[in-house]
Amino acid sequence: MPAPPIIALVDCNNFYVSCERVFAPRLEHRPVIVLSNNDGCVVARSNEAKALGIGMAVPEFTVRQIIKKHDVQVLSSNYALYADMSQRVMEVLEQFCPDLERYSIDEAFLSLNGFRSRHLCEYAQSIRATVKQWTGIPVSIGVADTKTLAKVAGRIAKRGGGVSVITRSDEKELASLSVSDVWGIGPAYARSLGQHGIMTALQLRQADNQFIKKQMGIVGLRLVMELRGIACLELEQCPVPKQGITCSRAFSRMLSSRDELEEAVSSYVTRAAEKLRAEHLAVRRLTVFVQTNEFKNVPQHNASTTLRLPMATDTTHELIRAALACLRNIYRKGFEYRKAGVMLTELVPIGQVQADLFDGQDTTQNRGRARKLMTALDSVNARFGSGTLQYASSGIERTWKTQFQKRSPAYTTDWKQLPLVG
DNA sequence: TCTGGGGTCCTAGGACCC
DNA sequence: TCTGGGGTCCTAGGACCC
Repeated sequence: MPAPPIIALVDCNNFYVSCERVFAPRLEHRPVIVLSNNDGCVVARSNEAKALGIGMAVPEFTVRQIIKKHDVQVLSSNYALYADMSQRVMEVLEQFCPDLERYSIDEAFLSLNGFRSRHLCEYAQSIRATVKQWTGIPVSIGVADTKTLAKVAGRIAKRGGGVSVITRSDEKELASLSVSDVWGIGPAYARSLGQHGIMTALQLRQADNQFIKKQMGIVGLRLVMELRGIACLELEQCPVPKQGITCSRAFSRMLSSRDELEEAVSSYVTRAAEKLRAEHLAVRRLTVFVQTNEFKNVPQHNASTTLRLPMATDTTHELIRAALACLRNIYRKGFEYRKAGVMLTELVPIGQVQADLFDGQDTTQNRGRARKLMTALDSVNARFGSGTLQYASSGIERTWKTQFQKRSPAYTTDWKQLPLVG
């Protein structure tokens, strides 16, 4: 019988906070949090901040007392820095194990097939030490037979030691883990399982298949099988093609005029189209949505509309034209809008775009010109900073733009902001 | 009077993830 | 005063067809 596959989950500890600490050692041993766009919600917490009871994803203003009382260090998020640090961590991991799935910005699954079990713990420890030494980022590593069990092991590793290896016969660890801490169990499932007396990961593993299928569908059944050590989720080494691209933001203040919403939507489409071209894709379907403030007792108008384009495109001005048409459809005067967004779906590789049968010679020439313009636009913005060249419809003043009051410098991605020594 | 059933495609909504 | 953003997958139900 072949040995079961062995999966390691490498998870960066408190990733955004750890990135900030690499460049600002004064943040060590102190409570630190990182905030989302517009400094709205807490998206990362140091262990010290967690110990103070600051929850994940809570609005900043709800923990302001704690911040003040304990001198919590507060930072705006700096995604350019985190993406760059993530890349560095992944490159170190690839040196240890080329069979790797980049699962998220701060996590990777590694296939450790072929390692004998008694060496797994040492090997994981050496990965951990090397990542810390070469990048400054602390990681935890969980090792097990399946992805879901490796996630469980990762949870255990974070309790201390940094590495945890569990086997399918281990019951103690599963019994010590709340069902809501299992990968794939969110608040809704945790509640319904709890009502049936299933409180721990071990109880979930022992639950009846039919019951699970009924409560949580096929996804839930797969999850339980994985907890039993039966692999249902493969390591995805080749990045799967993107299904959609979204760009949406809450404004820094409420907007009611159509002109301002048009600026915002234009600039979101511009960003989405840049992502599209970076992936060498074109889009057939575009959705625009607007939202009022759901947290306030004010008149609400949440609406979205979708347009199917006559032909797949990656050209910014074509997409802006389509998006503004959508916006005119859903905009209603007299509401205070808090957020808007653009979603691109039905993506196709740009090389496979079917030429429209009814396209004449003129249109073909226009497409060639548009392609050259987009290439020039992207290279100028890459060279001189994003937003150097932009469409007038995106506005000039843009007082609604997302705010980052406490952002750290782009230490690693901008020469002008390199940290100085001495 | 009698009021099918199965397949496919699409969409909206729910649940989850980081 | 102040509440993120970007994804995935599955399912139920309606429309439509034969």
